Amino acid sequence: MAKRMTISDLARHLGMAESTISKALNNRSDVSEAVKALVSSTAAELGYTPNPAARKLALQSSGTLGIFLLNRFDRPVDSYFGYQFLGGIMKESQIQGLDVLLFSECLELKNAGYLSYCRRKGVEGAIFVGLSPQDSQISALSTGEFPLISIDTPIPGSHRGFITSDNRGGIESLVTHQWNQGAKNLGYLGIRGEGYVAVSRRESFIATAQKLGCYEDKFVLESVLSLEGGREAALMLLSRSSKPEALVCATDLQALGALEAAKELGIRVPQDLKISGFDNIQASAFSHPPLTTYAQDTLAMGSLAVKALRGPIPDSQPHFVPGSLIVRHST
Amino acid sequence: MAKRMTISDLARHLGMAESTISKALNNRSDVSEAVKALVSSTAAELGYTPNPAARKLALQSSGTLGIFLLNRFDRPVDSYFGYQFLGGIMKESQIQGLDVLLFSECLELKNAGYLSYCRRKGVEGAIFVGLSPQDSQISALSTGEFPLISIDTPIPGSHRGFITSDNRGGIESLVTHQWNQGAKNLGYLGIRGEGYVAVSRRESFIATAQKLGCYEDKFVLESVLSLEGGREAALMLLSRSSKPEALVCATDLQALGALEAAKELGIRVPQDLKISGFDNIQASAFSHPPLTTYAQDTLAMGSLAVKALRGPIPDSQPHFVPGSLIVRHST
DNA sequence: TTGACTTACGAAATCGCTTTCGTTACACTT
DNA sequence: AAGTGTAACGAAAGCGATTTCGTAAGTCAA
Repeated sequence: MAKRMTISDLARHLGMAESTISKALNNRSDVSEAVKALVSSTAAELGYTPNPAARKLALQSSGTLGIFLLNRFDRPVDSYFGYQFLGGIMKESQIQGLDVLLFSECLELKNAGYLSYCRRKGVEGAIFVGLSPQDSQISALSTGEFPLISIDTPIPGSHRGFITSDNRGGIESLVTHQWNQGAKNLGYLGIRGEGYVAVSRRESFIATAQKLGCYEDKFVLESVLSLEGGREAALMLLSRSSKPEALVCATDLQALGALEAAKELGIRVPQDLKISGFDNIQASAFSHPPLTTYAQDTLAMGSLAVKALRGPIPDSQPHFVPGSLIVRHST
Repeated sequence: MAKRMTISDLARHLGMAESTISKALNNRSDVSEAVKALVSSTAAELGYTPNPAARKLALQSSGTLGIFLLNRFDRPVDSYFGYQFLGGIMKESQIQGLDVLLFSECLELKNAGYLSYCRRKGVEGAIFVGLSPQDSQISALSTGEFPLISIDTPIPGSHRGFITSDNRGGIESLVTHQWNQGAKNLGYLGIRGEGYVAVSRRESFIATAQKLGCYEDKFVLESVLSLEGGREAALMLLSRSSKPEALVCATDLQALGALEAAKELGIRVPQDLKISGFDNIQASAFSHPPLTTYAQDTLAMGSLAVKALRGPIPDSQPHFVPGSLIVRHST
């Protein structure tokens, strides 16, 4: 590799001091405009680029943020959301002039812990994507040493460190939509467990259905978050003598499973049963019939994560990022 | 922010010289085992972590590679593949002890150009994901200043800088599979244009079909890479009086479109027409019927990209990453 | 013409780490 | 006991930027 040009080379070439070059390139006020122009043009000409390591050392700041990609790379849904978040994160990072360093699970991370890892990598903040609520280190995260933001998984003890979709609003709009379509008794197929998303969507369904006066306890059930889980749960529910006219599902994947179940049981969608999902994954547009769902604004979530890292989120920007109702033929 | 502990603090604390600390932590031979143990234990205790910028500056090497994410974040298929590649890249980077810096399109990148951007960011190599064959800078990429690898888009003039799926082998296995299923005349729905993937899949179809003696020129057509494009092209093909018994599609998205077209025309799949895709996107598993396809080994492609960056690819590891045939009900 | 200001540049210290090289202390040989 | 070798540590010189501070030249008023 041809040795890289340094500021000292450029200084010698121009017959100036290094400090002048530096100040010229950084647009300091105590350098004449003539020199600034000369320096920047010859720098471009000679292909000089400041050494980022030296710069960071001198500036005592890395201008870098770390993204922990903790979800599974082999799950399509995780992949889809992960990449979307990255899109938003990149966009906002560009605006703020930040570099983005990517982390994923590894031995070193297990040993050192998230915080120590951040220190070693020299980032000034970190965003967690796919953090597990069961993570053994999750409680050690809120020391305040770094600004930390987690998407979709709350960090205990950290108030501003959490960004998620407007799960409650989403479910509410779906329930209301189904109700407006004429469904008088609604079923709910939720996510098993007490995860944040599982709980907030479930609670919102119950609250909204009760408000509309169409809540029936026996039509609420849960399954693991997968197509097969949704299918099995829906089979159970729809095999009974008394069934709901509409089924609100906590995720598209489960709704897709419910769609299969309905097909197996000869139940027509949407005539006999209306089904809605949540997430707007790609497959939900291609199912038969295509799924009514609630699209998360994943790009906005990513952007907001970066903004939140750089200072308190303005009141006008909620932690709960609103999405949008997408009505298709399943309702 | 509490001031960070430096090696000099640690040296003072232990009453040793900085150089001794450094050598102990880096496991140099001219430090006694006793000192090494003492140093590393107190470092851990006090939470000392070497400053990465200073380290990189002194070592004259960043140990970082850059990933250019150039595809569109709002396209589900791109998202899916992009994230899969990242998974492979991260895995191999961990093994090699490399940091991963993420880049995406921005003004600075447009102005400076890829190479200059790399220099400014201090990476030792870069991987391109989603590079466009029409990219205005693509011809300026093979200067050899950095090792560069591109996934799925060849870089002109760079021999080792290209990694892609085994498109030819994949199409061959799909054609052979369809043939073995009893289809005597095969149609091909290809990608419009002269992109690398478009050409290699098309050529492979023609070669394989000719070898099997089931090639018919009139059954080969092309469309833009989208569901709608596939649907329209398939509608045209399948409305003719003489139609093929099987349709090999260049991508899952187009195959999904063909599936719609068949449904609209009352053509039963797979009884009247067998359809296969390529890529194994998530939606292909949920269509009716589920799509026979060829799964790209995206994780392996990502890993290979990193390996290739670090030295010549061993002969045993081809640039063409083999995938696997996935037989579902559409054939 | 002199003193006070302002402008524009350079010398040198600094950031935190690595590495070379020198030095000391001790063991071992003859 | 003198000479040779080796092991273990420290002093100091980089790495390539930034920044503070000093200084020379030029401007202006009295």
